[in-house]
Amino acid sequence: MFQPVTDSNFVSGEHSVLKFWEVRQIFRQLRQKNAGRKRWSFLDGPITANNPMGVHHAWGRTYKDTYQRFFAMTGHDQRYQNGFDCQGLWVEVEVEKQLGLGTKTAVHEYGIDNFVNECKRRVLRFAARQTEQSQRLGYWMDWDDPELLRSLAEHLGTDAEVTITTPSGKAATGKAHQLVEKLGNPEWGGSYFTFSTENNETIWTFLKKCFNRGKVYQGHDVMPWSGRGGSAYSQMEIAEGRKLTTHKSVFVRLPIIRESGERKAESGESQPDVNRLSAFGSPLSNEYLLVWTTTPWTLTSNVACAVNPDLDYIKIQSKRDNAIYYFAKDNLNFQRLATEFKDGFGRPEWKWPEGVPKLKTIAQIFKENGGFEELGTIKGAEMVGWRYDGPFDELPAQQSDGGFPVDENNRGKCGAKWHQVIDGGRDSRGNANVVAGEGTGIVHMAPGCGDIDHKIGMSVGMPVIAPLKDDGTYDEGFGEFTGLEAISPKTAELVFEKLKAKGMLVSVEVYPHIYPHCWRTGDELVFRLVDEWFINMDWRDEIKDVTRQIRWLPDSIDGQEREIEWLSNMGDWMISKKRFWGLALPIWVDEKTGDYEVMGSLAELKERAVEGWNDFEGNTPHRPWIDHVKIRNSKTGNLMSRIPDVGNPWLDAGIVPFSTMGYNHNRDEWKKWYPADLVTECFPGQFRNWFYSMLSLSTMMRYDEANTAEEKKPFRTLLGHRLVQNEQGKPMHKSDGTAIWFEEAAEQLGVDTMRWMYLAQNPAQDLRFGTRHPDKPVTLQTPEGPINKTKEGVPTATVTSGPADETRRQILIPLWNCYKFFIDYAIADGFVPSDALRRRAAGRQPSELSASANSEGSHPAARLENRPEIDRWILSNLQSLIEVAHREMSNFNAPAFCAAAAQFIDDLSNWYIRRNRRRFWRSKDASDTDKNAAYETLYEVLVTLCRLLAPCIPFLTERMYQNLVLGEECLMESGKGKAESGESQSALDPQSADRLSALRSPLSLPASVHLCDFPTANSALLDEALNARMAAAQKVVRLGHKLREESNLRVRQPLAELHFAAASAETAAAIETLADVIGEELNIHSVVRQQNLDALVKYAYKPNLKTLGPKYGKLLNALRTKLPELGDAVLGPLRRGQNVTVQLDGNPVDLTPEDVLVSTEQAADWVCSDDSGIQVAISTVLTPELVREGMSRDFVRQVQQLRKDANLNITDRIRIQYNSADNSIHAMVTEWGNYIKGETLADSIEASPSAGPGTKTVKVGDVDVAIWLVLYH
RNA sequence: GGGCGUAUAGCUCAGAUGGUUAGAGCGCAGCUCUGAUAAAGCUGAGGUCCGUGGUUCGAGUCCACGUACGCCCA
Repeated sequence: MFQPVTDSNFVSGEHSVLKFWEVRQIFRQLRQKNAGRKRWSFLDGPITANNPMGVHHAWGRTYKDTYQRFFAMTGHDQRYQNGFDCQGLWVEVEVEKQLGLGTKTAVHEYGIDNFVNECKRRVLRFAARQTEQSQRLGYWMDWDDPELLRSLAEHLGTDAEVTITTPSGKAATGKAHQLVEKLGNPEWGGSYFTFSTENNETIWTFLKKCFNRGKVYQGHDVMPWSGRGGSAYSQMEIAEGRKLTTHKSVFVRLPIIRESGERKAESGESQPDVNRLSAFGSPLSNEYLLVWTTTPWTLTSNVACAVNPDLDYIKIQSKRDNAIYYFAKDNLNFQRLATEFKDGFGRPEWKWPEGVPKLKTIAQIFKENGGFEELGTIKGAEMVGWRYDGPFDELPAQQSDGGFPVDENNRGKCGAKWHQVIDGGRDSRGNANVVAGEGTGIVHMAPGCGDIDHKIGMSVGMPVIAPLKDDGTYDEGFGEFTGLEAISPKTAELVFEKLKAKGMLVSVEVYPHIYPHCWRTGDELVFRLVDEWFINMDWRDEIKDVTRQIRWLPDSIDGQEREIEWLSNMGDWMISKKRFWGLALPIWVDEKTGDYEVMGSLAELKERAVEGWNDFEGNTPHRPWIDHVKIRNSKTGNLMSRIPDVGNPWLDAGIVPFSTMGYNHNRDEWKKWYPADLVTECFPGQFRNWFYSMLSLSTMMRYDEANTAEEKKPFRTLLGHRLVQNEQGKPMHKSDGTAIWFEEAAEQLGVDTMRWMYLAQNPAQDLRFGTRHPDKPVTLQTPEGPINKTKEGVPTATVTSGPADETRRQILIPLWNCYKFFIDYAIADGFVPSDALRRRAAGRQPSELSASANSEGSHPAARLENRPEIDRWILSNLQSLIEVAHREMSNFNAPAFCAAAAQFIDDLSNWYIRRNRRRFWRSKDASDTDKNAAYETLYEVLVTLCRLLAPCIPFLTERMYQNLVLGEECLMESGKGKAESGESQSALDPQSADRLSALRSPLSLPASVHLCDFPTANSALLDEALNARMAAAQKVVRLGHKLREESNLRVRQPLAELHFAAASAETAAAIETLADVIGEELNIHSVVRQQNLDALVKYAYKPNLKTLGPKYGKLLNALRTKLPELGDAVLGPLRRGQNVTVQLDGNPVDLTPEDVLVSTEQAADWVCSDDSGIQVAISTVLTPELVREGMSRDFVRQVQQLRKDANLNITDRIRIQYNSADNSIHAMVTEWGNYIKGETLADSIEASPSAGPGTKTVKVGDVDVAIWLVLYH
């Protein structure tokens, strides 16, 4: 019945299984099997379809697949919908690289429509790629055909009519973009794509609800900006574009305004100069703030100066014009950029630029200008509030009421009037924003030109002056600067010229530093104030209530608390981005009045459209097509246009609990699946990304239709997991070649191995996965053939992984060997499981082992009561494992199940099978009930184990199941090497498959382990007492092994006696029933229960501090030293359960048996040990008889090794010859010859004077013997 | 600066409620077992439980202060 088993060949075995699943459509059958049953709703977080998968993606996907498989095997209907994240800057960045577009202008020239189509193409291609990788992981989802996705990508942007077959088997025809926008809809099936019209439109629904509640508004933010690129930049892009450059930096002096009389009271040193007035007529003193900047163009927009209140500021007087300057004391003689001058800027290529002189100290600058005198120091705090005259107060922008551009909130303020010294405050890490060192310790603040400036400005209510248009040039209102480019050197020169004319210029120098550049154009970035759209998040408490309804796993990371904390501290949500590819924000603005409206659906837009609808219709609601549509302002009659911004991609992902389940178009269906039972993702970061966006969107979507927070939650349970790192615990990076591509790991380590690693890992800790060796290229054998580079052209490299090796060594290989052991002997013995056993093991009929098996009449041994205790033990243990599996898996605690399963596999391999090997070896005899019991037990255990482990390691369990349950009828090669010889196709031929499945239909055995039901525990087989008995016996054996080790007695040397005693009679009795097992295991002839081991051991007593401490307090120290000295004579009664009273330092101390801890020490001729109430002693006396017996065991062992070395079959017969000078060998052979022959399948054993071929000299006992085998041919 | 967390063997980590000799896995050394096993079992070496002070008969554990590291926060 069974097919022979060879080596495990895990990786090629996985390939065969994939092929088998595909041809036999096992997943489709699974979905049919569960269709209409109770639902389990999993919601997949969309993976960014912008790159191929690495091993870090596979962790979460393993959870997703494993829990879906578990709930499938426990009979749940599921959606199986994967998601792809499609829109956003990341895709744009890659597409720009790909197309060689550097600037926003270039994108416009290329055509936004072409550009957007290219973004869609990229997404489709990587969705196809990730689909294939996920399938290799064994991830069962309702996948789209990858080739179909690629074909749609090809046809995008053409008018060709394309016909596709959807995952659900429907045919659909249309232009490519019209098909693409519908991907993932409920009728078609397949992965959802966040660029779908359904997804985008459902976000419109959300934004409309926000708008209805008055939460949508326009605000400002200062962003890194590229003038030529015409776009804002993300932090990640800035990191990529840092370069060493030089700027002309400038020291500027800003006159301090002293209202008359103010200063006199203090010192009178500096009288206001009545001839010098500020722009607003305030008298200027001869005192100055000394400020410094590397971006002179921002001086036009100066509003304030910031100091550090804790810092000391020096006051010096220049000898040339008697002007008094303030700046940080530490800066006077500070060696600016001294280390950089010597060592460069932190990278080898960033040396100090040639031709740039070393920087001067401030003291030096003043000395060169006629010298100076120190007048004293003051604290920065004293300077806060000082007013000063700005460098460009004559500009209209500086004098504009409400700032520039005007902000209604700042009416009554303008830059020129506002100038004052402020406290620079501290940043998020607690560091002061203003420090001594570089610069002057007085920082020029231009809230329209700098990120930090803007934040500080906002916090103190500064007016904002934003000088730059989106092309990076000065706006109107900046006098001669208007039209100039901010980063142009000419601008800096003009600034210097003007400052000089005003007497504000102190010094100009060339200053090298690392500065952000546009990685596309290479231009310097500027910081620019941009209009952005926000959602006012003042309804955060509603979201917090929803957050509290959710179970956050793992417990140890306090996810709920983290999320609540984020919700408490987050600011308003900026949802706009000035780009091309993404959600079209449905905000229409009346330019003339500033009125704006949000459209809640395309239908609403169509109804309101007065222009451009025809141009849009038939396209997806993306730029540029949607931008044609205009509506009319019902108040003014003006045309309203859509804002050009696209949306934040977290909106795309956050809406999926609604968009993917039919909220807008099939509310009844949506109600069936909402809320999801589980979401699981890598958690660092997601608390403020996906988790946040889902919670927020859900709360808002449900605000007008659900009463309780409970009804608003988008998911019931969240399972987070940490990061995948390399073996040293360092992050892996794509850029330095340390990131492991999925296929590299899959084809080198094996997918079952990886899955076990992920599942067994504590999700609260980083997984140290393995190490990629970029310098060691490797050819991978994939299901599609050998490759030496990825589809993206990256050479494939060797991956090593200690954890993977360990997993294989401890889990997969022992499991495989248990299976191979069974198959080898079953074939040799001709064991064939009965139909009833096969059905029962496969879960196709109730597991009534004791009764129904009897009625089958095949083997009386099948009756449980006829099986030996050890069989009942492994079956009982199996039931415990099944219970653990149900409990932990339904609790999303895979690590706990994996740990229990690993323990079970160890028990099976190293206890059950090892203990029972002989039962399988006995000569062939159909009536041997004990042997059949062994086969049937092991068979049932193995098949059940396959079903239990199928969700975790779906490949290996499938191979085992196919052979164990279907055997020669199975439709898959089973490691016989067919895969290697390329003959596996024939077995998978659908026709022969159907024929075979017809053949076995009477048994109706599931065609795949994944079509089986998950095992349920049979309480009739569960015997906790037996489990405890065996555990006690194992403990005795462990103690015995330890004693043998300690007294240097190898196990092969038989010993005469083992005595044991146990504190509890129950335990002692339990051990007694397993005495034969213990004796065999330890190779000890007689295992004897004793009431106590008093004759063999000495007892040592220690106080039990836990019970005595509360009673005797300070007396405890005396008790600790004195009590052990009292000895067994005094304390002996305690062992027999009696109380004892002793005198200690004149105090009576009452001792109960609980008050002392007793341990044993050994006596002569015996060695003793004890563990948790069990005492064991073994006799160390070796009689000549025992020695000879031991020698016979050695002899057998050596012959078996020779058989193995000669590659003999386990049934081959031999003759043994040996030669030894020692007579004890002959005596042993005379006594034990028959035993030796029986064990080694030898027909004879004889002494011979001359050695034959293959002679080996070995130790038998203490004696050297030459042994060789005579083989039959 | 605030909040949270962590600190235990060479490495990764466990160590409710305070209790005797602080554990596991990996790695290392030695031994043993083996005709399913690529294994496995046992033993051993290896510890300033981050530091200081306190509470207590007794502190890795509780308290205070400090140090280092991590995460989060306009």
